[in-house]
This record gives sequence, structure tokens and C-alpha cells, in this order.
Amino acid sequence: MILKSQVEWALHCCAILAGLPAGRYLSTKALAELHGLPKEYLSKALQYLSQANLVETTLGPSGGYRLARPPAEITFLDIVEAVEGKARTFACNNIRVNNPCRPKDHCEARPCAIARIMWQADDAWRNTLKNVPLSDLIDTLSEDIPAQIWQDTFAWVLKRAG
Amino acid sequence: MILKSQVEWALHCCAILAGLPAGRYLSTKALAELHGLPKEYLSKALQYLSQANLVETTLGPSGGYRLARPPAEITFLDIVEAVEGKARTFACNNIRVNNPCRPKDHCEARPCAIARIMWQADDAWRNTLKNVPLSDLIDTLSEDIPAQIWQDTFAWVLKRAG
DNA sequence: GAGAGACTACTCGGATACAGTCTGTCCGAGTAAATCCGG
DNA sequence: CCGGATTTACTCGGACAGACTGTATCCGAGTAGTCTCTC
Repeated sequence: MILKSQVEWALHCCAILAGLPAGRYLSTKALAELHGLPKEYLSKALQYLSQANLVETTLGPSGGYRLARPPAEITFLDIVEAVEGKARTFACNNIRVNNPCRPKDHCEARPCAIARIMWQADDAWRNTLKNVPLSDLIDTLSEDIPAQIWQDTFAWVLKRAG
Repeated sequence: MILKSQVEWALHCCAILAGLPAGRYLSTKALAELHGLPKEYLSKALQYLSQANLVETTLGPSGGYRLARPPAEITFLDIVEAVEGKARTFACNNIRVNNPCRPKDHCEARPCAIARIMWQADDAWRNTLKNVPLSDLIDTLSEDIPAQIWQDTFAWVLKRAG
């Protein structure tokens, strides 16, 4: 079980979009070049973000994407779930009902104990992601990345932002 | 991203094996019938458990599997990792190095900030699973499942345990 | 010079192929039990 | 009746196909900007 690479791409793109001046858009083409990714496929990841109302789009020349909300109001979980879906990572198929010793009319009161535990772990995972807003990532990145590169990057981006 | 069904099967099988009297083995065939699963494929899940030294095997008539350690010393994480592998759920491809504004000789001091956060969530997930020993599952199950079914099941199992 | 209309070029979005993993199945090597035979 | 060799039947383990999701790509619908023509 491994998250699709789209998740990584979407997170990186959101980090860039979060640094855009208000009202500016950035195209898929620019985002793809910046990260060295296949433009057409990255487009699909951004579509997921659009369908989840995390980003807004504009068409035509100088069109592209921008965040639909301030970075402080977008969490990692929002982005991950937009790409991966909201389904739990553990699917319970209720195989306990196949137990030949179980009366056919027996009705289970609670979800399978195994599923409950696996879902607790899933909740822990999601809660961690839910507690990290996109703005936190920007703060961390601005500490990690040397100021020169940081500035150059956004100069590069602004030149392409419509 | 969803865990493979083998994980569910392995957990259920371990729960049954945990209830076996010391020294008895239970065959794949019996485990498959009990859970209504394809015997040959379930066998592969049990192989993972065997390779991880969670269970011991014996061949020949009345052969099968038994736990290699007391249930209190086997955690959910042990079982899940035996089947799914120990790789993190988020793979960082370091796409930040493709940034055209980054000097080619620049060496990153720390892992990508995005990866660090995703790995924190992964740790939270794993820690939850690590804190649930198999013995806890047995306790929960014996509360959930009506005593009659519980007894019938283990009578059924013992009849087939070699 | 200003405004309206048509044109163009660029964008996103969905529909379409390819690959890798998960799922499912098969058969062979090996072993413990059961059987049979001799003492 | 007892002990040992043989047979047997059952087990696990790895090798072999099919289905589904993830990956990658292409092309069409639509729009914002630009240019041109008219007033």
C-alpha cells in the first residue's frame, strides 16, 4: 500500500500556489516545468483539487490555478483526500459472517473488532494530516530553503503567473 | 490507497491461531473454510507471516500453522507489516531537485518538508497499530461475540487442529 | 483616438491506451502419520 | 504382540495466468487577451 505520486505532486503545487500574490493564476505548464513532471498527467492531479474546491481555475491565455481559500484554511488532509479519495485505508469485508458456526440469522451489533482497530489507526493518520495547515508548510519551507533559491523561485513563478 | 485484503485475512487467522491450545497446529484448509476464503490464495498471506517469523509451520498430515510467540508479544503492526511490507506509505521522489532555480550542486540538508509531515502521519498510524497486541484483540472479540458462537467455533477448530 | 467585433492562442477537462500490482490458481517437494510385514 | 520399513496422504512453498487500479498521453470545448476595422 503506497500513496500515489499524484499526492506528492498536489502538495508541492499547493505550496507554490500558496505563495502566489492574491488574484494571480499559475498554469499547469508552469507547475510541470517547475517540478519536472509530465504536464498532461499533472493536470489530472490538479483536476482533483479543482473538483474538491481547493483551487479555482481560469481559462484562456494567462489562465491557470489559484487557491480557493487562504493557506491557513487548507489542510494536508484536504489535499490528500482530494487526490486519494476519502475512503478508509482498511476495507472490512465482514468475513466473520462466513463462520460456519455462526447462525445464519445472527445480526452483528458492532463493526468487526479488527476493523475498529484498523480504523483507529486510520483516524490517527488522518488527524495528523488534518492538524497541518498549508500555511505551516510554507513556514517550514521558508526555513528549510535558502533565501536565494526561495526568491529566485518566486521570481521565476511570477514571470509566468497570469 | 487501500490495504490489500490479505491484511484482513492475516489478522483474522492470527486471532484464531491465538486461541489454539499450546503446541497444536491448524491447516490453511481449515482457516480458509472457517473464513470462506480461497485456500490457495490465503496460503500466500500465511506465507508472509511465516517469513516474518510470526508463525511456525509443520508439514504432513495434521500439519499447519501456529503462533511463534505468545499473543501478547505480537502486535497488529507486526502482522500488517508482514503482509504489506515495512515501506512507508508515502514515497518522496525529491522532485524539488528539478526546480530550475536550484543550483545543480546544491545539497539538501534535510528530507523534503512535505515528506517529513507525511511521515509523521505514517508514524502515527504505525504507532497506533504497534500499541495493540494480539492479546487485546482476543479480549475484545470474546466480549463482542456471543459465548455460544465463541465456543462452537473453537470446538470446530479443535476438531481440525493437529 | 475610441469602441466594438472578430480572431487567435492558450487554457482546462474528459476520453483514450499502457504498465504494474493485487488477486486468484496450479503443481511439485517434503514430511508426519498410517499401514503392512517380519520377527 | 511389537518394531521397523514402506506406502500414503496431507501439508507448505514457489511458479504461473487474469483483473483492476495507477500511470501516461492525446484531443476537443471554452475563454481571455489581442488585433483590426469602423466611426
